Amino acid sequence: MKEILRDIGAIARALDSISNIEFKELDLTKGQYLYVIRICENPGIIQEKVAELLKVDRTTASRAIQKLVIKGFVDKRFDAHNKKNKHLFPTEKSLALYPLLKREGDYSNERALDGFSDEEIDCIHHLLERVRHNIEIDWDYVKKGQQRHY
Amino acid sequence: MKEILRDIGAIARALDSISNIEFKELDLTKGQYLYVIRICENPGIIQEKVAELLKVDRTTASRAIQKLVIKGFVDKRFDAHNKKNKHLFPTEKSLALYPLLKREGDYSNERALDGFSDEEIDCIHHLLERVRHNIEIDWDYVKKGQQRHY
DNA sequence: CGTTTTTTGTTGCAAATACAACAAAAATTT
DNA sequence: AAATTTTTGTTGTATTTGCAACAAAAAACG
Repeated sequence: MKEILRDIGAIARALDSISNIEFKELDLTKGQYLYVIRICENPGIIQEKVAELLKVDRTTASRAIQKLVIKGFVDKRFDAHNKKNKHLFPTEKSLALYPLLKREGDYSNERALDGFSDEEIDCIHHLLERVRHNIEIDWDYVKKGQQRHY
Repeated sequence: MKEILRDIGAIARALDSISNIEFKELDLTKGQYLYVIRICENPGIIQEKVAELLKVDRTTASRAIQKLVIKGFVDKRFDAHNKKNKHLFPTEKSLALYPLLKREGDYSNERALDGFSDEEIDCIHHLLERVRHNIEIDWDYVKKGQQRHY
C-alpha cells in the first residue's frame, strides 16, 4: 500500500518548525502564528471554530488565545445577544503583522511546490482537500470519544 | 496562488491527535508512537537520524527516547568502534506492539485515501515525496541558523 | 414549558516540545 | 600531526499541548 501519512507528518512538522523559528522575533511563540492568521482572516470567529479549522484541542485554543489577548494580538468581545460565544478580533498590532505572516506562508508554499507545473499544483491541491475532508470525519468521530475499528 | 500548506498542517494535526488518543491505552504518551515505529523499522538507527526522519528537534528526540528506554520500549546500545553514536533497538515489548501500530497507521492511510483511484493514490504519493524533498532543504537551512528571504 | 442534549469555554494536571548552551567524539582540513 | 569544523548527544529553562473534569449558556426535544 502507498503510504502518504508519514510524508504529510514530516512536511507539517518541518514547516511548523521553520515558521516558529522565523516568527520568534515577532514575539510569537510556538504555534501562535496559526491563531493570529486565522483570526485576521476571520474577524469575529469564535474559539471553537478556530480549534476546528486548525484541528487542535479546544483547550489548547483556549489557552493560546488567552496568551494572545494578554500580549495584545487579539481582542475578545462578548456578544450582546449570546452570553456564551466570545468573538475574536485582530488588534492593530496583528493587522500590522499580518502581511508579513502571509508573505512567509506564501513563500513556504512556493518553496514546497518548487518545480511543480500548474497542473501538478492543481492536482495536489484538490487531492489534499479530499484527504482533509476524509480525515475530518475520523477526527470528529474519535474526538467525540468513539472507537475506530482497525 | 493555490495554498496547500494549511491542509497539510490540519491533516497532520488531526491524524496525530487520533493516533495519540488511540495509543494512550498502550502506555504511549503524545508522539511516542512515532519513535517506536521508526525504531522497530530501523533497528540500530541513531537518534540524530530519527530526528531527521521525523523532522523534530534533536533535543526532543533525545528526551522522547530517554522516556522510551525507561518504559522498556527501546534499548540503547553503545558502539564498540564509536563512542559517540548510540544505536537504538526495539525491545520485545515494542516488537509485540508494532503490528498494532502498523495496522492503525495503515487504517488511517486507507481512511485518508477513501474514494481515491489507484492513479490518484499514485499521483498524490509522488507529489508529496517531492514536496517533502523541497521542504527538507529549507528545514535544514533554517535549522542551521540561516535566514530565508521572503 | 420543562427536561435533556449539545455547544462553548475554562482550569487542574501531566507531559511533550524546542531554543540555548554546553560537551565530547569524530571527521575534515591545513 | 595539529587545528578546525561537523556530528551527535545531553541538560536548563520556558513554553505549548491536551485529556479530565467541570460549568453554564443555548438549542433540541418531549
